[in-house]
Amino acid sequence: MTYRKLVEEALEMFKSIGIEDPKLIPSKNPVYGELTSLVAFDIAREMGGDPVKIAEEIARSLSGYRGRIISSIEAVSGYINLRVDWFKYAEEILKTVISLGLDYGRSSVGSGRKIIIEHTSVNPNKALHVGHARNVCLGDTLYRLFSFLGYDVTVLNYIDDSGTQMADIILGFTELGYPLDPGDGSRFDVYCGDVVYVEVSRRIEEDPSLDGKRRKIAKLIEERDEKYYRLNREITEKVLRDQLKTCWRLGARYHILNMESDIISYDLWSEVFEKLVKVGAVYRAESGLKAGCWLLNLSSHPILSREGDEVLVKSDGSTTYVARDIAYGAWKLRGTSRDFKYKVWFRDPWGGEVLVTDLNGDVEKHIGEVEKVINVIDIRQKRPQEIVKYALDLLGLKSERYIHFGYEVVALSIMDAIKIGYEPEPGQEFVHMSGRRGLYVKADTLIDMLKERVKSEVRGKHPEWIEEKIEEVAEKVAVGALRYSLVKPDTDKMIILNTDEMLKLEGDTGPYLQYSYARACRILEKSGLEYSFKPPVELTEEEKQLLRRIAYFPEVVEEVGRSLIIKTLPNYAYMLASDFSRFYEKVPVLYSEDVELRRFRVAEVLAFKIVLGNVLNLIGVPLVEEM
RNA sequence: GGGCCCGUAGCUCAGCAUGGAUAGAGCAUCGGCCUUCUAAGCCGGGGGUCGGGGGUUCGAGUCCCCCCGGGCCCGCCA
Repeated sequence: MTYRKLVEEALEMFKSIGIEDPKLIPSKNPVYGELTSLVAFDIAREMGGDPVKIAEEIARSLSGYRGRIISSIEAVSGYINLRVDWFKYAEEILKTVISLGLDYGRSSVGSGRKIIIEHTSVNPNKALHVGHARNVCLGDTLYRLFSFLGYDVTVLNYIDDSGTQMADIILGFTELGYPLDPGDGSRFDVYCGDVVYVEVSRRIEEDPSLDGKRRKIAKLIEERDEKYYRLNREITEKVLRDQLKTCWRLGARYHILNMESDIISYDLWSEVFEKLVKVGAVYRAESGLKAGCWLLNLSSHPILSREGDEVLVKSDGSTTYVARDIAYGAWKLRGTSRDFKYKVWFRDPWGGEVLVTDLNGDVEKHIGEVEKVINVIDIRQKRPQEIVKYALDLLGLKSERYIHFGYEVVALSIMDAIKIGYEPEPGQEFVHMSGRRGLYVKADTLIDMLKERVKSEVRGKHPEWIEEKIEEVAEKVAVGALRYSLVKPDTDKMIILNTDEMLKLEGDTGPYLQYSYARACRILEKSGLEYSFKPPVELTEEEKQLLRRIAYFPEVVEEVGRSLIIKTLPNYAYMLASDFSRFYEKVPVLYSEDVELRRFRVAEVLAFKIVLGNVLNLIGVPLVEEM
């Protein structure tokens, strides 16, 4: 790695004069060189004195140091700036990147270690909307990231096939006359969500007697009543197959689909419950509103205690969602003696096996001890997730490994809400999506809209292209645009979906990244790939900036692995692409007069293509060689 | 009432985790650049009390406290 090599050299240099931690940062401005040490300020604080003088003194005592890449040391008002010999540094960077190729930035920090990532987990009664897509894109990016860091990652998708939402649509099919076949060829998940679920929800609101029927159905499903359980499973699988089409379209991969009904069937709960009783974490309420319920004692929790204890087992003996999630969480941390059995349901588009839990399954898969369990669940579930974590701790499991990766929801801009029939309150700026009320924009709908927009752009630009090629490119650009826009914002910030805004393909967008990638591809294609690592005597600022950014990539990857601040990746990708755009405008490659120079610049373009490709792979923005 | 999150340019947001040199982008707006490697691009202009106030520090958009504004969560739902 390259920036890191520079840092290592600098560390060694400082060490030679007895400074162990020189507090190195990449210089904020190229005029200050490549690396800056802030150590003079620290020394001034600890031992007194003037940081300006201390820095000068340090620079002086380092002046005799003969580095390989570092060429000069200069103290400026307390900062110690290190410059490099670009002739050597540039060669080093290009050699490293081009020889490692797809592995540049890859790390072995995770080798031999395991991680579970659970994401998506959409109730199997509807098609995915854009809010779900945010979950999918974040979760899948985590999967790609940790795989790149060398971890053995297992991706789970939790299928809640036994909640009231399923009972809603079953009620529609069995009692309210909705046919199982939509009849108009529409996708089954879309039909269930857009038609059956929305209409049944409305009818239940109008006719409260239906609520009782729904409850009865929910119970029948949970008790594995022959007719209802089978119908439920059939619908679940049908919807799930369609949902996965959307997920795959977004480029997301899964290894295991965990059916909630199977978590119940395997009775993971009873074992967990016994343990909770044994450690005195739960108790049965004998009186009051919650008489007959088993509750988790939260009284010693610093914050959760203020909101009272949590019901785990209802007075009718059934478990709550939190209880089932505790059981499931315990399973993830190997806190249960039982394990699931699976069947191979099918293969994903990349040829990977997708397992689904199955009581009579013939596949055994033991994930083993994991270093982390990352659960991608929207922020509204923060409290229940804290309760689950707390319970896992009480069970004696390594609950610090259980991570709730929370993110804010996607809401509809008022404009978009009005388009689908919503009547806004005065002053209202957004509307929360609601499956029940039909207030949402489906992920596929948005991708299709983007795709149409892209198609018209491509047609205008490449009138000679055949339809298949236009189709292929448009799909990739549309998916790239959506993935980028969902992964780029801070996870703590709500995304207010504005489809008009979203359809713009300029500026800080996925297509911009794909475009700069495509431009690089064209140069390389025409270059005959004749490149060399021998730099010219003088590099342009644009070249230095591009190389500097390229050299920093491995730091970004590891940093995100530590911080889980995913947006750092798209931010980096955008800055890298911007650096390349400026390079592209100012620095002729194929038209450079000197053959050696041309070859060197081809290497620069190749290195850029590799790094941008690698980071786009991490965030799941498809690579496009021509657009 | 309790807990958590957000507030940076007209709009959307980076920068905050790990405090450092003149606060950066995109959109919008105004003005330039295509007979040269893809103009989905590049360059330039205008536009900022970093919500407000205190504090810590040589140094605060970044850390701490208080306040204001907005959002979310507190069910025998999931």
